[in-house]
Parts: sequence; structure tokens; C-alpha cells
Amino acid sequence: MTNKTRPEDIKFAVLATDVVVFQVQNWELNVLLTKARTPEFKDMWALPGGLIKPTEDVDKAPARYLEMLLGKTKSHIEQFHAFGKVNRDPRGRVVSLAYLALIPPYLHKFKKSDKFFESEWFNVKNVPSLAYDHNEILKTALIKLKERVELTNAIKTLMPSEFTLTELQNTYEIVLGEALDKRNFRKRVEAMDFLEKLDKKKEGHAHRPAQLYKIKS
Amino acid sequence: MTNKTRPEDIKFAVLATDVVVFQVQNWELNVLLTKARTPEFKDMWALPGGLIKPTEDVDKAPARYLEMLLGKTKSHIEQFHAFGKVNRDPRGRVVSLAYLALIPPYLHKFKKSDKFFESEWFNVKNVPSLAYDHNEILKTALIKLKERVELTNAIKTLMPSEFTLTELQNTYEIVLGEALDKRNFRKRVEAMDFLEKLDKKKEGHAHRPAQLYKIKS
DNA sequence: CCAAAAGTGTTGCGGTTACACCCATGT
DNA sequence: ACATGGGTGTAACCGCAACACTTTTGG
Repeated sequence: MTNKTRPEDIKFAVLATDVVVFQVQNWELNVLLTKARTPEFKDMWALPGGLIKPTEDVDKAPARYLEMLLGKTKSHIEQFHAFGKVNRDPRGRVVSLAYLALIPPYLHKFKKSDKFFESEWFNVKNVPSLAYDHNEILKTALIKLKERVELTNAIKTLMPSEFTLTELQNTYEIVLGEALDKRNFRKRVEAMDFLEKLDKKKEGHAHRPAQLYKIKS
Repeated sequence: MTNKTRPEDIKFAVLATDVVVFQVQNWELNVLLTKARTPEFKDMWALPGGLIKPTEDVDKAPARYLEMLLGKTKSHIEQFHAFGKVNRDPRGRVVSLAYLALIPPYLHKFKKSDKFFESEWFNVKNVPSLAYDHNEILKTALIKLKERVELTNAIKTLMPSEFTLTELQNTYEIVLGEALDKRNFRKRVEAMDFLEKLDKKKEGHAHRPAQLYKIKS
């Protein structure tokens, strides 16, 4: 009835986080992958992530790993699901809290570390077979991403500091996977009222210069 | 560099689940609460829940606790957030996976157990100060509930096996917290096409009998 | 002058809202 | 007969989708 509970009976699982980092660049929706280190998945790509620390709030961990990979960067980070099937990690019981991260299309050089020794952007349409259950996590993240961008203003973090309306529209189209009408799109954006017109135009190409905007602060 | 990792360094957290069980009854949105057992929160109410087992998928745990409380029952269970602030549980590091559960308005008698020795339905408008961070969890759950009922057909699991259109409308109104137009509501429900007309009417009250429906199977 | 993207309004349709009266029953 | 909720249709409105031409620059 009152058996003594041993710590290893209740502290049986490793708590980890996996971060699905999205970026729109070169007319593509990209996800950040990194080489898996565990022997079981040698040479396979995986979502970046790692253990949560005993002394950190779980929401802090994904930001820490993101910074470890890319340095300090503007980002939107949001938890979207906890993955906890018994056998999702062959090394033992690992429960992963999965986070969605959106970052602007700057050119980042990856910061190499013991943990993340090789990283790469992948077009989401061209993602290889991933380690663990990471293909499933990515699939769930893609659904969530569309919801976010459609329903909220999460698009903001996917944009560079200055951009044209056409570039903004492209970003939407790439994320949502559908073409949008230019005039209707501009009416909608106008109504949302989160853009600020800059005193600059984008020039240097063989057509009419486009007005530059930034996100209203 | 390659320090040996001790299990207690990475298996530091207790994994738990908390279940926010909603039911619409007596014109009210009710949530199921149970008396906390830990000395720190003696005599306080808390969300039902408990530890996840080393050998069970995390998604199975909330269903197990729900059954422990109410027996086998029709329900809709859905994970909605992982709560993992370092100090959310004064006894130590506990990460809780929170689930939303919707059940029909049957009269359930609570199954008493060592764990759930006293349980009660509370109107969500009248919930006391809860143990742990459970008020915050409940708040998040309420937001999620509205989304679900508004955007999907989750309403189904909140209804009894037979009901009238007015009762269905009441359920929506109670969950959404707003009045709906009767004729417009019926047009919408008609369009959604998930009801089946029964050969019965609800009688025995001082007004015109109402057509009974069930959820299409 | 040609190519290429920027920029700009109006119309029509469909879906949602607003709204009021008669019906069937129990007491 | 009266009180109570059950049941039903239509008109106005608004938001969204469809749609094409002129402008400005670089080459």
C-alpha cells in the first residue's frame, strides 16, 4: 500500500526539446536540420534540439538551442506539441517538447559546436528520412505553421527588416502553398495595419522600383 | 569533455499529466476538480491527473486517469500544452502535459480511490483558487475549448445521446459565452450535416414537443 | 523601345445577420 | 385560455473574390 517510491521509478524519462526552425529564402520554405550524433542514426539528419536542464523552465530550452546554432537572432518561438510514445527514441524513454521557431531570412552562418557539428537548410519539399520520429514532428509543425501564419501575424518574424509588398506576398504564398491575388492581398495587408512605409525604394533591377516597408514598431 | 553522465542528471523531472475535464450541464460549463492530496495544498482543489508511467505512451495517461475517476465513458481527449516552469510544483521538478477532455452530460458518479477520494463538478465561473499552477492551466484550457468548439465538431462529445436543437444551441452558447440567433443557428447546423432526426419527440413539458436528434454515426 | 515587376478600383456573388409570427402542448 | 418554448423564411448588408491596365525603371 505505501511502498516506498524510488526516484528511478518516477524519474524515468529524459526530457528533451526539438525545435523546428523555419525560414523563407530563395522562394522556398526551409527547415533547419542538423546531423544526428547518436550511433543508431549515424549520418542521418535530425531536428536540432537536446536535453532540457534541471534548472531551466522548459520554454527556455528551445531558445537556448536556437542561439547555440545561430547566435542571437530575432525569432518567434512557440510550443506546439509534446511527443511521448514509449519507443520513439531507441536509446530509452525520451519525451520531447516540440517547438516551432520562425526566423527572418538573414544569411546565418551556423555556429559549429560539439553538438551541432553540421547543419543545413533544407527545402521542406525535399526533406530526407529523418532520425527518430522527426518526420512526424515536422509534418505536425508544417500544419501548425500554416495555421499561425493564416490566423495571426506570425509572418512578421519571417520577414527581413525591410521588404517590398511583393516580397511579403511571396512569403505568404510560400508558407501557405497557394497563389494570392495581388490587389486583394494589398487590401488585406492595408487593413491589418502593421506596416510602415519607408523613405526608400528598392532599386537596381530592370523594372519600376518598389516601395520598401518595415514592420510597425 | 566526456564526463560520464549519471542518470539522475538527465532524468531529473517527474512527468505528469493534468486533465481538464469539461461537461455542460444545468445550463453551466463545468470542470471536474478533485481534492489535492499533497500536504502543501491540503484541502485545496486541483485538476485531476497524476504521474505518467514509464511504460505508457504519454497520450494514454490522461485517458487512464479519466477512467479511474468516471469509469469508461465517451470522451474526446486532446493534448493542449506542456507546463514546465521550474517551480510550478513545490515538491520538485514536475513537468505536466495538460489535456483537454470533453464528456457528455451524463450523471456520473465518481469512483472513489485512494488518489481521487473527493471530486466535484465546478461551474467554471466559480472556481476557487487551485493547487499548483492549475488556475493557469484551466485558463489556457478554456481558450482552447472555445477554439475547438468554434472551429471543429468537438461539440459532439459534449452532447447526450439524444437531444433537441435548442439543447444543442444552449451547449454552444454556454461554451462560447454568447447568445446565438435561433434561425441562423439552425441553418448552420443543417449545413454542417451531422445530425440525424429521430422518430421521437421530447414531451412532458408545458409546451410544444421538440424533435429529438442524435449525432450521425 | 522592350521587358519586367509595381501599383491601383470596381463589380458581383455568397454567405452571414437581423428580424417576427404562428404552432403544439400542459396546466 | 394562457403560458411556454418549438419551429419556420426573407430581405439587407458586408466582406471577399475576380479581374486588367497603366507606370516606372534598367538594359
